[in-house]
Amino acid sequence: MSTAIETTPGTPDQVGALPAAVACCAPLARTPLSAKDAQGLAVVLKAIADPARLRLLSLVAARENGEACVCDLTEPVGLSQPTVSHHLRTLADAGLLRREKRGVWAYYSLVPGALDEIARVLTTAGRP
Amino acid sequence: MSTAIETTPGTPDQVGALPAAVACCAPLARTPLSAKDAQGLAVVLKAIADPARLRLLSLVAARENGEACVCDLTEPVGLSQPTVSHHLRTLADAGLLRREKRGVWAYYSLVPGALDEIARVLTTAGRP
DNA sequence: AGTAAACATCGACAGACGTCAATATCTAGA
DNA sequence: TCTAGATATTGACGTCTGTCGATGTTTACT
Repeated sequence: MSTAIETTPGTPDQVGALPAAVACCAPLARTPLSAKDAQGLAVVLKAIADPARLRLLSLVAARENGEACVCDLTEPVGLSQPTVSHHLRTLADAGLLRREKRGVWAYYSLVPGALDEIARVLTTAGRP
Repeated sequence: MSTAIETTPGTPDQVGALPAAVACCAPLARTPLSAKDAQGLAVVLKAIADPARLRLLSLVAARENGEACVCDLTEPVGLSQPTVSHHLRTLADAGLLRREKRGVWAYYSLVPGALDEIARVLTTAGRP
């Protein structure tokens, strides 16, 4: 009851929550992370630091059209529907997945560049 | 009492624990992760999915000589010495940091390529 | 030997997390 | 309007995790 954000039907809604900025800072090994940046990065990393969510991300990404509905994912990962739904929400809240509702189905797809942003921060540019 | 692994003094010891293979698999977005690969990747990602540990990694990496002792790190992150020591052990167990004891000091440094391996798996090669 | 310093380990505690069954909400079609 | 199906939310549960203070261990120096 009383969800803050009202989503007008037809609008591709971004799940009513914090997009938890994936982009943040210079590569880890370049300069010491500020406490704030570390906190933000950790939120996103926590989102992908789970076997189930990693597989969900992978399953979605590896699709032909780059999207999948919950019903497609529930069986491959071997978890209950509520659990899968919960994980997808976590990933969407972290800004890694986008959600689009079409009819009865909810289609999830990668947010372009999100995973690459994380990769960029982790890459040790010059340091051996 | 009776630690399994005996470290001969002088030998740069890898901390007596599981190196938790950082390298694992094809990029996430290429092919669906197996349950086993997802599990392994998650272990490593959990290790870096913490603000304190991210800052520790960053502090170590950004050093001139690429190494730092616990005493150098305890103050910048604002945590107790036991806690810092614990985090460093976590990172070393995950195969991200190497530990070398010299005299009374324990010097930690990045395992070359470890972070880049993670970055590689996360990078979406062809997928937009 | 005795002492001081650096680091690791232990034990404890609060809080966060992953999971499920039950239930609610929404949509399409009859 | 009623029904069936897809997804989201809720409540509960056991487990894992980050943190600390106290204590143990190792090394160097006097």
